[in-house]
Amino acid sequence: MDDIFEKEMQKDTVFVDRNVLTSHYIPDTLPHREKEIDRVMKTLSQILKGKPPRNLFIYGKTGTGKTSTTKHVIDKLLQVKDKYKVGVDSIYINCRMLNTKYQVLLKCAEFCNSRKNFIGFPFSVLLDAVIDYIKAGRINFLIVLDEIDKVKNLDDLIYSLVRANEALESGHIGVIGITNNVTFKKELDPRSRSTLLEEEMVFPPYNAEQLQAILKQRVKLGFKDGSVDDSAINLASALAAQESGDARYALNLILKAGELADEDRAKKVGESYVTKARKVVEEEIVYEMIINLPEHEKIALYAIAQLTSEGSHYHRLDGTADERVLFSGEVYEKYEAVCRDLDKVARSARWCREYINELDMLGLITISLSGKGVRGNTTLIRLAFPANKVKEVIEKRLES
DNA sequence: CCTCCACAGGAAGCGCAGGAGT
DNA sequence: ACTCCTGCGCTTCCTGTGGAGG
Repeated sequence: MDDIFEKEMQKDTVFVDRNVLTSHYIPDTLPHREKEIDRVMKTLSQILKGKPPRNLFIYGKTGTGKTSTTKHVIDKLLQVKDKYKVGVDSIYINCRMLNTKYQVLLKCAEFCNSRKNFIGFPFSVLLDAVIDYIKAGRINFLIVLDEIDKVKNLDDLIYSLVRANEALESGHIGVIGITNNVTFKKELDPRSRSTLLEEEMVFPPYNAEQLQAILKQRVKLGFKDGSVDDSAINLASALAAQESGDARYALNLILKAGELADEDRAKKVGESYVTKARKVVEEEIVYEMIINLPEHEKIALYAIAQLTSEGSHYHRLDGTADERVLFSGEVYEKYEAVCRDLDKVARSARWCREYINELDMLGLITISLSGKGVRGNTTLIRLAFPANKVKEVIEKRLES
């Protein structure tokens, strides 16, 4: 039944399984992470020898394989645990979503006691639930905390887990912390630092050749045979290598390139699609950024876009270019007007200036001080992206 | 030269939500 | 579960800067 649809869908696509190209997918082998896998493996294999797991802290930029490597090794560990007759359980928590000690422990407690709903229970009850579970099964419980720097009162959480560990006669808790935040270590309490950083690893960024290997592997799995040119892979790797060696970015490029090729009903993904994909990906990042802007910054940006696209009264700087440069005064007037239209109370002019600075920091506009020439002392404001597109993106979000 | 305008950006203070302390 | 405290977003006020115009 599905089959005919399946066939139809397969006709006009270069993909076999686009899922392979997303960051959720973890391949059987991770190219160029052999050393890292080895070290994580060594650390965790203590468990198989009947020793308590050492806590592990992993640092590395985005897209350097921290999460994949960790998950990969833990999968392998879970596969062999029965052979060695040891109890191992593991829970993966992304702390961007669950960013308090309570939420983290709640997740652990629910994992340990799958049918019970612990919401609303005091912290200590959750801790006991986890401890009981570990005790009963003599389990080595590995807690993977991804983006661990996002947890609000992490010191408390670590402290509680240490105490729990001490209270256990059988079984242990091991924490694997993952982050891409360099400064994070310094913010930790010295005690929890020495606990968490028992074992420390840094994942280096991938270089262009390594990215090529990664892409080749995934392309083989995710695309139809021969539908992706080597030159496309090379370009995507090179671009991602420039972009701080981010494998996720490289995969995203090749995925988008494939989608663009599908749109054209092209049979082959060549370099040109990667170039286009790069544009699309960059734009998406920008529009994502705009969507996530605080409301009044969005309104300010909208006002700027509006003024820019009106273009009726723009200012020529030294008569050369006809770039539309705005003064902060008129931006504030427009901002107030937009606020009125939306039935919102406008913030003060002082704060609007802060917004404008913020938008500049984000690269959505460029500002420069007039210095001498134009009016006394003012900020000259220029939109960094096409006004119509910016307006369109904000309009979609603002009305709702 | 002096004053006014248009604005930049620092300082102080205010109300509020949410975390800490008990 | 209670208050207490603190940080944050914001306003208000203020001082400083440089061109325009009398």
